[in-house]
Amino acid sequence: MTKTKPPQALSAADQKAAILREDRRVTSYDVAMLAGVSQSAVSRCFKPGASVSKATYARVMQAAEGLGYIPNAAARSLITRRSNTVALLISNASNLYYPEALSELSQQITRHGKRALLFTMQSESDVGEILNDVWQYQVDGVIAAAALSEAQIAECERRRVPLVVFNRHLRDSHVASVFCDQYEAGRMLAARLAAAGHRQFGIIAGPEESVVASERRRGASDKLLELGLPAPALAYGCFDYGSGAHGLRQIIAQLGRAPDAIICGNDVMALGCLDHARHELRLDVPGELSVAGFDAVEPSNWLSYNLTTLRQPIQKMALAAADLLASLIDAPCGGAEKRVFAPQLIEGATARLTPRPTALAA
Amino acid sequence: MTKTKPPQALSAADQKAAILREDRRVTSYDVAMLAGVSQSAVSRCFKPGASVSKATYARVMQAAEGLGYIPNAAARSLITRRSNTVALLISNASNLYYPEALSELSQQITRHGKRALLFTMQSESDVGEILNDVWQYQVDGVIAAAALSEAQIAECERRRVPLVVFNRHLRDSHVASVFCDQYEAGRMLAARLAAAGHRQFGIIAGPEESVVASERRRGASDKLLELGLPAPALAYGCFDYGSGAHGLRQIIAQLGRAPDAIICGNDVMALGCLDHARHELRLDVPGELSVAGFDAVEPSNWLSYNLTTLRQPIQKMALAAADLLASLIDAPCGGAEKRVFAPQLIEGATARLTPRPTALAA
DNA sequence: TTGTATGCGTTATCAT
DNA sequence: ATGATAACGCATACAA
Repeated sequence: MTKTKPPQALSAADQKAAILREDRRVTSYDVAMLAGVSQSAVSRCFKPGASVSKATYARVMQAAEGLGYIPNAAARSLITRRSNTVALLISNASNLYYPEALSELSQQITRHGKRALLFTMQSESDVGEILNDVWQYQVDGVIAAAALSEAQIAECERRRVPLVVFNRHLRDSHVASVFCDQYEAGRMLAARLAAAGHRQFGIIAGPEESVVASERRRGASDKLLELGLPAPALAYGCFDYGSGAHGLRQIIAQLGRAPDAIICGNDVMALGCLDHARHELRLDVPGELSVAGFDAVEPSNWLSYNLTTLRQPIQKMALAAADLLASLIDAPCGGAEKRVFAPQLIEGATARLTPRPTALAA
Repeated sequence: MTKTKPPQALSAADQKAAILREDRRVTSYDVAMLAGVSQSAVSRCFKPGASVSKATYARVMQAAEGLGYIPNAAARSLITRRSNTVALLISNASNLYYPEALSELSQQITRHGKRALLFTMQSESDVGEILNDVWQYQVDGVIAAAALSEAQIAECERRRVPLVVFNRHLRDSHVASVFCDQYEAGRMLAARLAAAGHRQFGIIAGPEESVVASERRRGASDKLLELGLPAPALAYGCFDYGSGAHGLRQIIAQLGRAPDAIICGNDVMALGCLDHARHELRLDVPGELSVAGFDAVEPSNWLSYNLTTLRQPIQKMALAAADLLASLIDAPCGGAEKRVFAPQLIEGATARLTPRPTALAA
């Protein structure tokens, strides 16, 4: 009969027996047994910077390799209180801009040795229900590309889950956040277009419940008001291509004619507006009508468009968000740092950005 | 002195003490204490379909509510061997097509009560390293929008992690998968264009390491060969906009003139090719040159383009993938079901799809 | 450096 | 229907 520990047992046989016979997954105990060390020794081998002798490390690693052992994150997180997981809250991608953000954020989160757990939602108003799902996963932190209410932010704090708000400026609350100043961006675009001599504006704003959309709209409106220009014609869309054409028609109906310039709440609507103007209304853009958007999504740069738009430095923002969250995770005491990025004007060729030569000059 | 359990103690005080005093997170024990039941009773209340009396259920839930208790998924998964998590392997989104797939897949995974853990990679060849990360998270399953090697598939099996391959047809292996037949799609497109009288073709294929890209290319090439048409001029791109222009230039250089039709490995390259042809080479598309792509990404449908392309039913595919994985998770015995979807031709207006009126007809 | 023993928070098994 | 108790797989304090 084989005793429990025959000194010269075939380790290969042991291993095969352990792994093949049972349905069980291999644990650190299995590795320990095979390597002839204690379970804690195995554990230490997988903890960077733990004190293990070279010899045991080698034997443990060999055994682990042989068994295909990988530490169980669930068990580990139970004791370390770290899941190496970050919740990524993001509203659905009809925007064509979120995919880029999503990809960048995922990338950056990975750089910090964590993985993104994806929580997509149809509308930003679904955040509430989503959050309840988030908690049980014991994420180390949350990056929210959505507007949270004060109560929701408070709950994050209460649960001691670090939170970084991405691309949303929650003015009054002191939560960590990374964003472009959309209000300022709206002002900037309006100012630039006004300086070029445009007087009658149209604005195709994004959905009313979107903070980004309303900031952009407010910024533009306020600036135009300050400059003493006529009130802009206003239409609302839902950030999609079709909204651009629809918004343009509404604005023309309101004014009885095409405006001098149209500011769209994002690029996709701007492209829709542009195409409708050019291909269906036969308007000369930018000769008769200037069109501008926000985001500098990839297609805005294509030869057929070359859209005038404001770029957000998404990559830098994603980097900042991940870094900020990581620092918050490491030192939960950290204050509510806000990192503001400046949008960059892409001049493009769909808006006239210099004054027309005047008749006087002739 | 207060005893351990004073019958008429202030439950509110107890609760505050428990939650405020310590840094600890609230556990089912806390809830049990507050509700005056055993911990296992609490556990049962959070398990759908367990046998609990209405009375205790109510008291437990009230206590849980008061404490903000949420079951800890890590602890749960340790014993249930379910993390309610699915790994989503996806190569980076320069493709402009993956974002849609990603969003849909996430959506559908959620429908099954699970969440997507995101593993993005720069290139499909990174799958190997990524997989090692995947295992430790104890995911319930894997959806891979990338090509896996036989060894990698075998490892999934060995670890008993259900796997569904998305949008990749691994011909020889019997792994569960959901895909369009890209080879057939390539043939279909080539056949249709050839029937319209195009003779000299150019192909701007996607990256050589992409299975999808090479299937499309092979399909088109094979069909042209079968039809006895001249060998197509071939260029390779990396699925991005710039590759379209670059590929077109290469092909023209090879042939000494523009081909009759160009088949591009995806829409983004097709749009790049189209724009280059129209705006820089001043070619009439589809008068002098037909251009077609694959995927029917959103911009392909915009007024400026109206691209001839083949649509993949991504939503249906995502639904199928999630369902398939879910069934595999519930019944690991399941065979390697494959679900093939047919691409749908979007006729568009960038390729001539009917024969030219012949001189004879005049 | 190494091994022993304990606990993380839950579910599951078994009595009652 | 309910409560005691034993896992689940790992990390850590402590003793050696």
